[in-house]
Amino acid sequence: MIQETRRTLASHTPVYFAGDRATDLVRVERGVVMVFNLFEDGRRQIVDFVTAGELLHFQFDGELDHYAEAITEVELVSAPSDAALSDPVWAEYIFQQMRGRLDRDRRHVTLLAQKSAAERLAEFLIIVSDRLSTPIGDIELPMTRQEIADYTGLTIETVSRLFSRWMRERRLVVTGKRTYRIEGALAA
Amino acid sequence: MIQETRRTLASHTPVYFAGDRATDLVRVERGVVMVFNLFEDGRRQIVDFVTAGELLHFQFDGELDHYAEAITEVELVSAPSDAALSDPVWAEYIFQQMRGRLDRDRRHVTLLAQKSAAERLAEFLIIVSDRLSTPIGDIELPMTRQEIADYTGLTIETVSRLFSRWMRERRLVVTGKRTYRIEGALAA
DNA sequence: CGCTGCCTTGATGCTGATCAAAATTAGTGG
DNA sequence: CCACTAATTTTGATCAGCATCAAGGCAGCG
Repeated sequence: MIQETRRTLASHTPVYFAGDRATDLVRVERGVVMVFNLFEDGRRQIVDFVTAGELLHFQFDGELDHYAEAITEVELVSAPSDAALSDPVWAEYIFQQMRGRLDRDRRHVTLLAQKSAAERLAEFLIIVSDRLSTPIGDIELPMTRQEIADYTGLTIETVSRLFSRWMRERRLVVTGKRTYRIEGALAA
Repeated sequence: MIQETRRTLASHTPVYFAGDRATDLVRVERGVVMVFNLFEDGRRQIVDFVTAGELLHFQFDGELDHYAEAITEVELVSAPSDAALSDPVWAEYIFQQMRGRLDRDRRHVTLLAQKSAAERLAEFLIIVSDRLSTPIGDIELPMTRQEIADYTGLTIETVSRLFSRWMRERRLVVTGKRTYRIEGALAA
């Protein structure tokens, strides 16, 4: 039997830091956690937004090489890595989660390699729509403009300008506090 | 006992295509294979350069979603995925390989998010140096300028100009047919 | 020796970063 | 509920860096 511990964290609370010992695997039960790296020059690269049912990292021992921080209120479940690895159900789950992360990373690489800022941001919205949003078509954006910028490799000003333009052109419509809907083709 | 099949491919030969059925896992024994995606507009995004001891993909069933092509003469070993997955030694190896790919993808994301072309290309050379090169300090570049461009998200002209500049400034020195050595700081 | 593919170099223009400031939103306490 | 402050977002003006278009050079191979 795996000993799982559960905890709830408020929005914008660190989950762990780079350099922390990786003793436990962490699953997000509710909410969204961002995984990121920090650089000497102060830049922050957001690597992934992790949501319900997904594992935060795949470091089974040694030190963590990245940061994790809640961007909404989150509920987390931790389990000791060594125990999880030897449990067949957990092992299968870990396997599947690693494949999911590989797919998301590939998509992220593709996003970042896009030539224009509009293409990158459009792809970002599609990704978020696929992963974090309601099936009705609304896009939930729990993250700030700065966080979007740090994921897409753009500046906050460029992100803001594109949102403004798309909303002016009615390609993107506000449907709630943090929700939007795509009405037309964005990339243009 | 896992039934492994071995084959040798010439430089610039396709290993598999997107859409192919993923029945086998493929390990590179010798040489370098590039893994990439193609887009409607003709762009090619190179996702990884896979070298000796590494697995090409982690798709255990269904259709492959990317292409693989030898960029040097390569020796490959294939094994049926289902058999490999149930073999404990292979399972452990697959696990470790997935973690390696995750790390490389993260590094690739970091590279692509770099602001300047010089920073991207410098990071690329460091990565290649770490992964494909001799321990003496020489950097082996088995790939073409176009392939470097398609990995770093730059154009071939920009890549060429940076190489020229660095060589003019003696930061980078040619030590062989396809080998270079870094003499100073590149990023500048 | 000439052809083909790859690489280099040059000139120009556009896109998005940067700097700066205004506008809006969120947060706090009375 | 409102006033006040802080944080976030938006908008504007300017400019550098890289993509693009266009030639020319060079190596490999018949």
